[in-house]
Amino acid sequence: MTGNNRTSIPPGNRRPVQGKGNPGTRSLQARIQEHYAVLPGSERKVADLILDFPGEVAAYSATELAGLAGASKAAVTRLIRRLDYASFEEARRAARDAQTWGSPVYLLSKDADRGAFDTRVQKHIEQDMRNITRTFDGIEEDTLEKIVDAIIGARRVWLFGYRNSHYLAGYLRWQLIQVRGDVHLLPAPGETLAEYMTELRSDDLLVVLGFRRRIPDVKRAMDIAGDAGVPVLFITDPTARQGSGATWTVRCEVRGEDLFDRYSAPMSFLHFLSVAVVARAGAAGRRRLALIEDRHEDLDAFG
Amino acid sequence: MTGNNRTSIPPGNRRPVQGKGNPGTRSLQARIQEHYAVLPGSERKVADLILDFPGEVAAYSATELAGLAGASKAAVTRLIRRLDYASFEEARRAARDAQTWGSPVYLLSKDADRGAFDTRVQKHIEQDMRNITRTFDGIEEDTLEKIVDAIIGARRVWLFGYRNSHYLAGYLRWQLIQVRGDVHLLPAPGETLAEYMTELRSDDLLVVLGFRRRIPDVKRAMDIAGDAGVPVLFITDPTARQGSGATWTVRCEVRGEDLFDRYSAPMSFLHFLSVAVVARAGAAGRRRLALIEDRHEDLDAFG
DNA sequence: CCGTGACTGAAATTCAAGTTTCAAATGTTC
DNA sequence: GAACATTTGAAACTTGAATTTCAGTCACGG
Repeated sequence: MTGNNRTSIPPGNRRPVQGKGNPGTRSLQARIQEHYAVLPGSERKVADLILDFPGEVAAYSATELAGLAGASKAAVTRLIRRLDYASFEEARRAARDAQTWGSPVYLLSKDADRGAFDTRVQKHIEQDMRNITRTFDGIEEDTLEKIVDAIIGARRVWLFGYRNSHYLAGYLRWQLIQVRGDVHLLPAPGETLAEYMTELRSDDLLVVLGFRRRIPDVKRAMDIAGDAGVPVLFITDPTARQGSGATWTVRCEVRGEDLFDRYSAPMSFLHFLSVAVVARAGAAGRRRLALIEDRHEDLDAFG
Repeated sequence: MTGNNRTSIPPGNRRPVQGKGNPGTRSLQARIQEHYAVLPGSERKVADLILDFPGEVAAYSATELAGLAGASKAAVTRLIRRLDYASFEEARRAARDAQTWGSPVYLLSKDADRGAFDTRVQKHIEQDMRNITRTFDGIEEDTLEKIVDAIIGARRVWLFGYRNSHYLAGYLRWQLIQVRGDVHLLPAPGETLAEYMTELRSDDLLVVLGFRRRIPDVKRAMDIAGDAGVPVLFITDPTARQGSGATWTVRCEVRGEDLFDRYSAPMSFLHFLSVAVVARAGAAGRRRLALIEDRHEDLDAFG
């Protein structure tokens, strides 16, 4: 951050940005541009900084801005007063609210558009993006590597889930069986669980997809597996209390503003995990993929 | 800093998800997720707020966060301490600096492996974001409304898909049956398709999930349905040629740089569609939801 | 050159945000 | 139900950021 006069607006040539007339509704940037031509040096340094990074002002204190601009705290305060803010805090808040689309002006205009399809789509996409990003924020590389090792090295992999989680478990199974065998989806249609529970061994791996709302069988199965010394990967959402005794717990964000939880983030994570498993499977995995391809041809599966 | 001993974390009961060991490098979100399960109510409210708006924390004061979360300033401070920050200011600054990839702490904490993993994650997230955005670029409001109407108005809805598509079809069915009955997933385990093909009527709806690689039965089923005058919604990927005679075709982006296709975007679309169906279902849908809840209680489904 | 006004930042001061304390309420265990 | 632990937020307290003051410097006009 140079703090020097990087913004080369010629003072005499500049036309002031047209104000809306009510200072309370004009943005910080607009106000700076309106006064820019008459700003003394020190204040101009601060103004330049703000103009260079308009989206970030609210996250900095006046003291920090002063330092970054190579000016004094007093200069910051003076600039703020010149721009018709009562205090730095008022300016910071206004900048933040404008940035987060929470400003009163924005909300007024948004109300009119609220029913618009595009807004709905945008809001929806943002929620998915947020959930995906937040999910991966919580993924640690070491843990993922261990999970991948466990998937590759397990004698058998049991995928387990109910309701929505069942379809996610099924999807994950379908990825894993591309590169390894002995991957089973539970519960199987028309069957009861106990038979499988007797089979679990400590060289197996139980992968539990357990997004809310969870039925009690989920915890029971994990407890039984834990008692049998079976490693358990619990893929869940942040509302799950602890890891229910699981060896590893991965929390995927599913929350949104709708009645239903949203599963783009879990799907995203499962894909990421699957790709890591494929990579780890190496030559053995590639052989299996080739063999599957052969069998597809034998069975004329794709016409 | 004597701390508040009464809010100390119970030592034996907590199982950390993953310990990186160096608190300074873990994000605010990661820290919250690590402690989430044991957060008492008030702190959890604050944590939820932060998790909901991770990019914006730095622009808010602790007092503002407390108000927004419906908690006290003390709860904010306690949460911050629990997360191993010396002060709110430290947390705020860390959150802010984490937003900018050039922050010194972030750069210092990066080693070669960590950088590669983060790059992998970032690349992965970008691909999902791109696919989701592109998918919705292709969704027309009119078409979606017609699809929603068809789902609500059909005598029966048949969800149909193989391989990965089968699990997506299963997921969609699970959303739809929350607000309407007579929703069926095909193929059913251990059955053949022809029996169902004889049943299709023009007041039914066939929803075909047909992502690549498609087996010939997909096209055959759609042809048969078309011949029977059954409306067909074909949810597929851009490689599908035309709509195979379907009434409506929705193309979701699944392509990425990995061996496997990625399904966050289809999942995102299915969620969006499900939410629209719920909204359209109105009072009848709500009655069904309430009835399902009653039956859950009768069956003690959630313990 | 002198007088005046503007600019400037360090230092003094103010103030409110953040932290800690405390006692009441709530939760847990026996 | 009793004993103990935990949670909670209002109030008291602390702290440091923001504001104001002050004196030195600079610029400009007569």
